[in-house]
Amino acid sequence: MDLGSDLRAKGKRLTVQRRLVLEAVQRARHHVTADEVAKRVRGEAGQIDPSTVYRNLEALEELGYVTHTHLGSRVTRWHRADMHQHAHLVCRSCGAEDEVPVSVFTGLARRLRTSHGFRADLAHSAVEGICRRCAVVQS
Amino acid sequence: MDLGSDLRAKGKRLTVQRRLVLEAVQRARHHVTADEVAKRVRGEAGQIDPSTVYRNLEALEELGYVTHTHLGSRVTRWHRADMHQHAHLVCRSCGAEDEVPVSVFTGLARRLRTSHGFRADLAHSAVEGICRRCAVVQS
DNA sequence: TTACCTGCAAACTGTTTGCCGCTGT
DNA sequence: ACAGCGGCAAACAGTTTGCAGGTAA
Repeated sequence: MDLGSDLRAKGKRLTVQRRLVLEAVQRARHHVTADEVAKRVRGEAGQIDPSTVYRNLEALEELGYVTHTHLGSRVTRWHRADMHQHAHLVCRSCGAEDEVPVSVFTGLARRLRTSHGFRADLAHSAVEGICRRCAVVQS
Repeated sequence: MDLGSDLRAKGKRLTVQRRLVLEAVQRARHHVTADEVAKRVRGEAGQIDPSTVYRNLEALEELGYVTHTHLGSRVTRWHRADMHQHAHLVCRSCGAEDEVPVSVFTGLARRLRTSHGFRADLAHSAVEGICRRCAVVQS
């Protein structure tokens, strides 16, 4: 199944903007904000409205092409869904982001599931803390 | 040391609003938003401006009386700092919040520290997922 | 042809900032 | 007296919404 068919199967359409938004997310090495997606699309095509970006990210998420994450506090970050799952470490001090394989979290996930019946999605939200470099500086 | 002295020691002052904001957070059983703090203060005193609430929460955090957390995506939630530490589980489906003792996370914290040099503050951000009740309904 | 989609402008939420008169110390 | 503080209004970022004309199928 390609993007066009997947969209049509849900009564949606394949537009230029939609394709460009998906490509922008797929080409990004890491997580991108809606605003960054807009900039990337504008870099190679004409203009694109922020609202169009948001609407398309939502549509593509519904189809399972992209997912979003909340790193830090404010902004939503998007990334392709067909990557190996990973969790995020965000440094409260310098803002640095690091990725760790979800395998590091499987023990915790299992524990939360058995003791609380909670299916944790540990790739979704970041773990805040102090990164190695900042810890050295501070102490 | 009481609030007044702590404040003065930092060149700050003890005002009615500041005391009311702190009391509102302290009396709250769980985490409250800045807006909820404002409502609580208004309930027992006259008006208070949102900006005053934000500025006071920040001041009180600096003094170590309160801390904040990011549950879910958007809003900042505040709570008293002198509680037992706990982490948060937030259900993506129904929004329910649950608290778990940080002890559940110590294994993970140790692992992140030794393998990545990362000092995780697992009480700071919530773990998203699906709670027991919603998991049953969905499947 | 007819939904769906886009761009535009306006609204919205949560939060921050500048200013000026007021108040704790 | 005077630095810090409060209220007010305005600005802010990120995101959502309503609408009218455009376009995929």
